[in-house]
Parts: sequence; C-alpha cells; structure tokens
Amino acid sequence: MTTPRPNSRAEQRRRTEARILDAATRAFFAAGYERTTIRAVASAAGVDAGLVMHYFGSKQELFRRVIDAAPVPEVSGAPGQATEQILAGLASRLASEPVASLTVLRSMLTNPEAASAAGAATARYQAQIAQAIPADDANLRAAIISAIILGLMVSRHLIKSDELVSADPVQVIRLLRPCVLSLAARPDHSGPP
Amino acid sequence: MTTPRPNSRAEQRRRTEARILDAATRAFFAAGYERTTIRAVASAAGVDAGLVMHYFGSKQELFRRVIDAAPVPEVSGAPGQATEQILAGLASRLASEPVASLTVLRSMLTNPEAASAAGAATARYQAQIAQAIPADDANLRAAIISAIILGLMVSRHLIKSDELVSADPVQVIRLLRPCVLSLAARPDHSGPP
DNA sequence: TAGTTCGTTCAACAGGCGTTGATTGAATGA
DNA sequence: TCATTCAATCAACGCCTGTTGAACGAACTA
Repeated sequence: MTTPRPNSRAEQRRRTEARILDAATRAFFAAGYERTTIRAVASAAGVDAGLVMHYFGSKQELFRRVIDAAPVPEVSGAPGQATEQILAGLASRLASEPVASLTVLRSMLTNPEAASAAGAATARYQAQIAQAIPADDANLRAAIISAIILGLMVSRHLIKSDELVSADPVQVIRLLRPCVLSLAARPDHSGPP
Repeated sequence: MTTPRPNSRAEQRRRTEARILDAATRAFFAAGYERTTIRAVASAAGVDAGLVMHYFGSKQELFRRVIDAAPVPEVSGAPGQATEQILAGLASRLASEPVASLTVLRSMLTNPEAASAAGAATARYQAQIAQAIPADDANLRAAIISAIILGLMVSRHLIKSDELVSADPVQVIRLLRPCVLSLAARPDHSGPP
C-alpha cells in the first residue's frame, strides 16, 4: 500500500476533488439540482468552475457522483427483529440530518435521472424489508413501510414540520412501533377468504 | 347576474387565462418549478409567452396562482369516524391523480417560496386531524399521520414505486387501517408515568 | 361610422447558465 | 538540469431564460 507524502500532487488532487464533492452534496441538498450552479459549487470549494468541469466532466456527472456516494441503509435478520432495526434506523435519521441521503431524496422528486438511479437503491431497501415479512403480500407491505419512512423523513427534514422538528425521536418511534408492527409482523387476518 | 355572450372579449380572456392556468398546473406538476419555462406553458396553451407575462405578471405569480387553486382536503367528525375519513380520502387520492395537489406537493420540496405557502395549508390539515384525536400528544400523532399520507402520495405518484402503482388502493387502505388506528384512536398505554 | 379599448403577437434585451480551450506555474521524473 | 505532466485559472462562447415594449387587429362604445 502506497502512502504518498501529504503534499504530493496526487494527494492534493484527491483532497480538492473531495472538497468539491462535499460542497456539491451540500449545495444539491440545500437548493436542489436545478438551482445549484457549478459556479456556486466551485466557489464553495474555493476553486474555479472550470476545474469542476475538468474533474467531473459535466454537472450531471457531478450529480451522479454525489448520489452514488449516499449510503444505502441495511436491514436483515429475523422478522421480529427487522422491525426494531427499521425503527432504530429511522430514529437515527430523524435525530441527525443525513445530508447525502436527503440530497438523493430531494433529487428523486426533481431530477428524472436521479429518480431512476435512486429508485434502484430504494427497491433494494424494500426487498430487504420484504424478506423479513412472513406474508403473501410482503412486497406491498414493505413498500408501505418504506413509504412511511419516506414521509417522515420528508416531513422532518425537507418540509421541516414544526411538530416533527421539535419532537423527541424516541417519542416518535414509540408512537410508530405498533404501526410498523401491524405491517411487518402481524399476520393477515382480515382479508378475503 | 350578467351572462356575456360566449364570444365576447371578456369571455375570451377568461377562457384563455384558464387555459394558461391549466397548462401551467400540468407543466409544474410534470417538471417542477425550475424546469418549467414560461415559453413551454404558453406553447401548451397555444399562446405567446408575452401574454402569460401580461396576464400573470411573473413566473412566480403564475406559480402562486396555481398552488392557490389546489383544494385543501377536509377532515371533521368524531374520533372514530375521522380515521375512516382520512383513509377514504387517501384511497381516492391513491386511485386517481390529483394533479393540482401533487403540483403543490412536488413544489414544496423544490421551491422555497412554495414550501411556506403550502406549509400553512398542511398545518390546517394537521390541526383538523389533531382535533379528532383524544390524546395529550394529539398534535404529534396528527403530524405522523400526515407524514404517512404524504409518504404514500410521494411514493405512489411522484416516485411511482412499482408496488404502490400496481397495488389495489383498497388493499393498501386495509393494510394501513390498523396503522392509522393505532395513532388516531388507540389510547396511549406505553408511555412514561 | 369613427375612435378607443384591449387581447394578442412579435422581436429584442440583459443576465445567467453549462461548457470550452488556451494558458500558467509548480510538482515530477529521467 | 531540463523536459514533461498536470492541477488550476481565466476569458470567452453559445444558449436559454424571464421579461419588456412596441405594434397589430378585432371587439367594443358613442
């Protein structure tokens, strides 16, 4: 493994690129794809706009790099524990502000290309949830759970609903637990014969 | 009450204005605020771009008129019935495609000015729900219910999640009923002393 | 009918955008 | 040491945008 000296050209480049990527993530999150200008990203990174183009090729490509860097939440384990895992993940994402994920979220609703790119990640997340649900309509149930989480994240971080912003995440999760449990764990006992 | 002849100048204007407003609603819904151009709206309405400016003053003003025209859902009645009313409203909005409401929804997540404008309407909706919930934390519960509905609408109509698009709304509502009931009607019996 | 109003079009402007190509200068390697 | 590489800047291009003001012609009024 090579450890380049800290001021080598390669290292300098890596740092600058990371700085641009970070500035871009924040900018796309704060303003959305269309309102974000390459000039603004460059300026926030303390760099010329041409350099951003030189490194990332185009605004679309820069954007793709940003949403590719967003982490994909993981769900696994037994049916009973999956619910707690989902709720725990939601709790932490309600408490902090996961900028990268929220950037993807906002962009999905704005940028057609982001929608399909992020749609794949969402599908994987849903599939993970569905695997933990012992029911015929597991996929639909997983989609609903996923939609509920989405709605809470949107309300809390994008719309910034007063109630949710000031609420204790623990309290929210406690209210939400029977809700998610009824979808993930409770057997279907009210359907058609 | 005056009934102008159908081809009078005033009547012609009213029709053209309505045509522009309709085209704008569709355009803002399909593309979001930033990607929608006045020229495109004008073209869809079979009209010159200058005329849109002449009638509505600015793009922002045109946009304001569009989101002002969106209907605000109503919830009222006893606690027990409120849930069914909420679910029924959701069911119809899952089945059809309420373009005006969805335009507001998408814009809230894109346009900062729309967010505050539509935020007020959302708050009124939440307050209506909260009134029907017999609990100390009724406001938080209402906010969560509102977020759940939001998430389902976003997933179904904006992200177009496969599972939700192809699902039977009745089935979705059936799965969701215990969920919403646990928030709206079930007394709080697991909280701190 | 003559004059005015007003719905509508047209051409153009100013500004901001993504993008490009030439250019500079420091780090690099033979 | 000298030629090369490459991070970084700069000025400029072409395009598209919201917006404006002059112009035309049909509908209205007296």
